[in-house]
Amino acid sequence: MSSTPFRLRFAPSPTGNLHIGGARTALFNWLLARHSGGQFVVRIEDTDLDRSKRVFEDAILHELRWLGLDWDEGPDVGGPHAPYRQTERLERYNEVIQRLLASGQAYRCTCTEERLTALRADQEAQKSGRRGYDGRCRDRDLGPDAGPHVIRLRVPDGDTVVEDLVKGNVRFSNGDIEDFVIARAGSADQVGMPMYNFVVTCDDVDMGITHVLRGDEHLINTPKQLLIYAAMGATPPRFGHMPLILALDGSKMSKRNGETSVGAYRELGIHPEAMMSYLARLGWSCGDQELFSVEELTSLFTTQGIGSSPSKWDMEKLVWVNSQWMRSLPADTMAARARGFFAARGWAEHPREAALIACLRERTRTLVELAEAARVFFGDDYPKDVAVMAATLPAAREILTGVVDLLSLQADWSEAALETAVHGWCEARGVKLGKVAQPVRVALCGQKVGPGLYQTLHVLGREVALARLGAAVSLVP
RNA sequence: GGUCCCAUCGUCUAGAGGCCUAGGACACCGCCCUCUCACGGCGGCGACACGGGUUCGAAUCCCGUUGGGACUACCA
Repeated sequence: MSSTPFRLRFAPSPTGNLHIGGARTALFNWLLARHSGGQFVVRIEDTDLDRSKRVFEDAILHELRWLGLDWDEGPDVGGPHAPYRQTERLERYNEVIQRLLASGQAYRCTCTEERLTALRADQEAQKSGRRGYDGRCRDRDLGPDAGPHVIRLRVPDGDTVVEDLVKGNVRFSNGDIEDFVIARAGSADQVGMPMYNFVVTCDDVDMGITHVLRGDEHLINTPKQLLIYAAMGATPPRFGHMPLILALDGSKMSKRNGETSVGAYRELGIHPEAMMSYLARLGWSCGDQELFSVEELTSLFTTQGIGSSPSKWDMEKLVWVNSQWMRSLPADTMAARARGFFAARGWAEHPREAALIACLRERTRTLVELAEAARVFFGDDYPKDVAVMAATLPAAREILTGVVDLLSLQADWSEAALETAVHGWCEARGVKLGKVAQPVRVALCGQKVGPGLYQTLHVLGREVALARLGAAVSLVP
């Protein structure tokens, strides 16, 4: 445990579902907060009025909870720094902007979009490399009645150094940073909606955020934010920029090369514990350990373990990680989750559902695989062309009729009793179990793979098993 | 174009100058276990992008090249 509790946040913009990259960002921030015994805050960055939707906010929060994260402060739980939606914090932003305007650290700019576009085209044509606002309004000292205007930050000369927790010191020359816009043009004399770089630092100051872990794509934003901290006279938090997650082929993750939303993986039957463990290992490591419980993660997670090169999303590995949880989760947890996937397929509670899940969970890797493997145990939905399959197995008819005779006299349908009975029968005839199990399995389920023979018989139940066996016998030539 | 980041097996990664004839995991291929499947066990394949330095010694430090990537909005 670190000595001082940190305050971290996850600040999604509600413009879509929670995707993999966002989930990892949230996870790392949450882990560092919990590791330090500090707080984790969720804040909604909805200053893009056109794209922000409340349904996305709800969905994102839902997925975060599913993943196993919780927060001490947030839009739905409140907290000492409420509100936690940026559109509800406009007054505060305006206050700060007025202060920056008054001190001359920010200024009004009436340059039109047309002029800016022309400026950009011109810079492009000159191939000079230098791009950005030319500072035309910088010293015009425009007042509030200047007409439609944006607010720009007056970027001073000098260098800005980001002391990054994962990249080390990264130096930027302020000369490369234009006087960027911190607030859009508003109507009349009103200041418009403030912009990302500004609100984010304003909120981080107000909310006492001490550490910020975010994607590499923000490293370039950091000097701008540092400049805003300086203008506000505030102490910046520690930043850490983590490498991006790419698709397996090295391109940016998109629907083209796999699912990008957390929800999609939930629907694929991935356990939240597995998702968390896998996500943690993407860009972070702790020696050779591959699998981590939440407890292990919160106690082991430090920024030192964060790597510096981008990683690729590997579904195969995720599925393997998931298979480990398929085998280790508590029975009641597994039962509840499996039930959800069964219900989705319209299957009512199975009379021996616990036993069914127990024997399938260790031979499948996802809940979807488990559900599909369970299909033959629900109702009468199994391949009926047993004759064809059984016929491919030597001495099928003789064995099947023998087993039907044996089992129709069998009253105790427990696994152990079935084992004793079948085992004894095999021994008495000097037949190997292998010769018996396959034809019977095929007769029972219409397929050559599945749980052990006794498990299969037991889970199916005496009535169903005998019926299927009987039906199979009549089909075998 | 400019600014910035990155570079170890196909993939995730260990490695913070000698412990490295580079370790683990996924995937793949054998063998073993076994009533099938799966699990498990054992083994195999497989990488320090390239070129210069620094050093007695470099995967590790420095420079360059190449190759990826991010950003370059009145998006976040």
